[in-house]
Amino acid sequence: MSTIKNMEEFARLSGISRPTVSKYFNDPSSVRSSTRERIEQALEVFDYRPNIYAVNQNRSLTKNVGIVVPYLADPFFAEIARIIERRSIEAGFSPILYSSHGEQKIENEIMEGLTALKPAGVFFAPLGRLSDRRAIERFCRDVPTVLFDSNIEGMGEAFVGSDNYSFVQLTVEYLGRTGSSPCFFEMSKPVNPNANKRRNAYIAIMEAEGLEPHVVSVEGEGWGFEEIGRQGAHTVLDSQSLPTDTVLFSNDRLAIGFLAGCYERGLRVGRGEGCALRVASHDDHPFSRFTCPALTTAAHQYDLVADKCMETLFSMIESGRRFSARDDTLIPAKLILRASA
Amino acid sequence: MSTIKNMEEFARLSGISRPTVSKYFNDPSSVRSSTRERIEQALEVFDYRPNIYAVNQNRSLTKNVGIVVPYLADPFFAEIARIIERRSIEAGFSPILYSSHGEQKIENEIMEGLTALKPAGVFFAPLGRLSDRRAIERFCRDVPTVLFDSNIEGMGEAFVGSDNYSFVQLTVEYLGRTGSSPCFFEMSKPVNPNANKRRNAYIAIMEAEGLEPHVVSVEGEGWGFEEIGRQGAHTVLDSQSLPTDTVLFSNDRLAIGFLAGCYERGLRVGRGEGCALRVASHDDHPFSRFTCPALTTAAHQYDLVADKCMETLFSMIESGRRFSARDDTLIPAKLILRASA
DNA sequence: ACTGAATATTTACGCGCGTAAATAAAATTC
DNA sequence: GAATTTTATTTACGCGCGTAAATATTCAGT
Repeated sequence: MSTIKNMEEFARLSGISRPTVSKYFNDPSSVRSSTRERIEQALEVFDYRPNIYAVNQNRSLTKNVGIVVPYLADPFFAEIARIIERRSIEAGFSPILYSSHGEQKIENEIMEGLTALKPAGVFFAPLGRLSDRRAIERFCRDVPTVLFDSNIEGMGEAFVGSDNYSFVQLTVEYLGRTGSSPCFFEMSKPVNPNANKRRNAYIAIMEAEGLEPHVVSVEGEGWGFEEIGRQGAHTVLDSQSLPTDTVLFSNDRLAIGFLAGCYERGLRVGRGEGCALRVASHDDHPFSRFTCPALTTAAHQYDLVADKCMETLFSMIESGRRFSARDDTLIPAKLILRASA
Repeated sequence: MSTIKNMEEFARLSGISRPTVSKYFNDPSSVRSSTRERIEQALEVFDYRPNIYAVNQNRSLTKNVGIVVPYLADPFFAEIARIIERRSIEAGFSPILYSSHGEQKIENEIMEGLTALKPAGVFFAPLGRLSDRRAIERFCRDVPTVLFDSNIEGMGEAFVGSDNYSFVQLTVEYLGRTGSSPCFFEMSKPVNPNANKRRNAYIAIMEAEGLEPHVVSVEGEGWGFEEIGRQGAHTVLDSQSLPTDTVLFSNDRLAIGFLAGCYERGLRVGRGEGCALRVASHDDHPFSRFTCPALTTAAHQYDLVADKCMETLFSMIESGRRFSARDDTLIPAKLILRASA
């Protein structure tokens, strides 16, 4: 009944030597079936499990993976982290999740802790603009790392991200085909490099079509995107500075705020009768189907991103260590049509 | 330039004995100022940090705290976890965050890992109905634990949660004072014990006022509350089974979905002219101010909850171990008036 | 029952660090 | 400058476990 505290004690109680017990936990099939049964019987009586951290200290290859996201309170990251976490568990790994909370200092501390843990690999979505490049470089030297979401050139063994051009192409094409072409709404100081890529893609796509791009850039910094979008709505609608009746947002969270702003002003959004504006966006944020109206958006293929992350890291782990060349994968978007455009 | 891998090496390179270096990291003020300077100089050159997990293995009192929430993709938990995490860092602890993803198996694995880590303490929001009581009981015996959000009688050293009665009282009182009294909207199989407490509080408060309580219970299970709320809206509005024009929701996520459903039907919600329904709710979910209309709700005092959690655990850690009696704290709500009611 | 192969046990060391005791060196006191 | 106090070094052990080498035991096949 009393809790067993180490393998020594468990081995004694189950009448088997400690090294054999150790072998069992490493790979149950590596011991004779009769001893395996004896161990498993004892396991049910005493329910002992080896201490993960002591195990990792001595093993070269551990079964832990780290997951680092820049801001977990953002449901987008919560969602992608959730999927990667589940996939890791299914693959027999023990994931540990960290959030940088938008701060460089915390991101650095996470990397330190993770280095000490000696994980088999790390899925790392860096802060981006705010990241400490030197720290990340050192970290990636010590730990096999797959970057995701936000790329940092040349770091890590691979990058799995979104094909921002595809995201914007889908939405711009759709909006142009079904009405007037959109202006592009963004915040002036985006934290994430994807924002810049999307703006540039928008400009390139519009120009390729022979259309004039209009970028609407509102004030705002930090991670409170919705409020920035809401205030932006009032600003641009007060000043009537919106160049078109169709607005494409850099990301859903801005659009969610913008829609709230429009509702406050009694402005109808959508593609139906009596609608003053059409609104579309990017990310397929978990809440974008519950906005009013529901948001037309270019969706991340969460599953594909997560799968590719896992696949990349695992092929790295199994087939002798690091990659020779950095392996970049960009996953295209899927257009989700809803009521907002 | 090359990375130092252990304290031995660092001690040699900085010309100081390892035990002294160890003392320094335990408490920099415990060594003579001249040696402290020498260590700190060497630190800048070699930037070495002790391995956290090796440290924890040997120390009785560690500086790590665990945070466990049932479902991190729920922004409510993301938010409360974020605040507790930040507070812990400010207090000099290293928090590690875990999400059970709504599954008992994962919750149990988290507890195992946490036991091995020997944290100074754990802030634990259990799954509730789905928790493995025996596993939690054993965990709480091994690790100083403060339960939060969801109470499990008799477990852990303390519980910090919401005063559900206060939540419901605020909303029911407000709605009754400014219009008709509400019916109570909930899902039939709530995962969280707070839901039951809120329903019972609603019934008790209505009856105390001599009013007849109406509970509207919609089908639905799991963590997809918004969708349950949205479908619930269509169901009850189709069948015209809503007993009142004022609806109080068990929690904001249900209300968010319900509002989306109302919008889809062109039904205006709010307290103004031409509004068919008033809607209010509980939790002050991070998104509740961006719904259409913005949601009137009883807010958690996140800061107070986090502060109380920290305070409780720290007084436990400092003042010789465990509490004699279990210390329950219920934090009252704050009414947030917005456009929906 | 005998032989060779497969598996277990014993013994011993290492991981990166905390920590205690005995000893040596440095700083403080008068 | 000698005696006393403070701090550092040396040495050694422990944490919970992986792992290697030598030895002992068990198993399968004939």
